[in-house]
Amino acid sequence: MKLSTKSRYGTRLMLDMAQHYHDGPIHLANVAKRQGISVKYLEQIIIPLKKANYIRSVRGPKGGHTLARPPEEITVGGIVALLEDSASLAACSDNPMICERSPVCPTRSIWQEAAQAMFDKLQSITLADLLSRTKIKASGA
Amino acid sequence: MKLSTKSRYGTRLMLDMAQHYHDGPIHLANVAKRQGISVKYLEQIIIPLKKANYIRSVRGPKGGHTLARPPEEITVGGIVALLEDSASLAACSDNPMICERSPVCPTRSIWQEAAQAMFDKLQSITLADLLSRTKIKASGA
DNA sequence: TTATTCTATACTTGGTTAATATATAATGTA
DNA sequence: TACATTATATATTAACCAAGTATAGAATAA
Repeated sequence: MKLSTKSRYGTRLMLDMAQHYHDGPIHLANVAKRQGISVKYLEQIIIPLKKANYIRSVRGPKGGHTLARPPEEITVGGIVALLEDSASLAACSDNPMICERSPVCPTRSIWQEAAQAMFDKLQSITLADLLSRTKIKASGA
Repeated sequence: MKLSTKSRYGTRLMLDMAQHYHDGPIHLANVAKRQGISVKYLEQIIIPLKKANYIRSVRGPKGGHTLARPPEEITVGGIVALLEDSASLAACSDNPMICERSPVCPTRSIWQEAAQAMFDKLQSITLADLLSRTKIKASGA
């Protein structure tokens, strides 16, 4: 029932970029150093985020990555939905065909409802929310 | 983010037993046949359910397993909590020590909140609820 | 005492996650 | 235009874990 490291690292990547939102293009190397994640792995994780237009990238010297939208408009649920291979708790949620019991199985729907409850929660949290939580923690409150 | 087969099969096992709640001790071999799950695997799955006093077992000829409580008093959340190795979405939820960032990491708490939302949902569903859903489906409604 | 059923533990295997490595393409600047 | 710098793409590897099987054993009713 664990989230993949891609979802978790991806969320930290996005949060890190939100923290440097006004600093111009950001090097993944710096994010990697701050977050303790390998550059190579971050490069892999950032691809879906770019495709979904959460991040814009510039190549060459002085290049780097920037959030394509303000932190208020990006939710953790959105990030996880992009990076988690599947947003479901059971394979039959994605494809009923894999189990002949799907049409009559009462457990199938509860896994869907539970996954929905989880995502509703994640959708309700934006990067801006996370930023403010960070500040609260940092202030020692 | 998938639930383990133990949680899912275990829920179907318990539902099957609820469906035969008044039939006396039930053979796992019959559950296995009805549910399409191997007896050996069910035997493994049933152990934690017995330890948690959800099921009572009788050995020897004419033996079998019985629900130790009525279906109204058993929730899917309870079953999953027993059978899922961990009820969390990230390892740091179970043990903050594994990551030095835990004390200040704002993502840590959101994984906990999301897992909680999921479990709240599962806790709200009893085996009796599932039984009635089954009947509705069977009636073609 | 024997067939039947549950119990306990060890082992195997296959698939997935996580991560690294290698090669390539784009671009600003000297 | 050459070059350093940065991003992009794909392939490969290693470790881990879920899932299931196999083997041996203990309890009990008839």
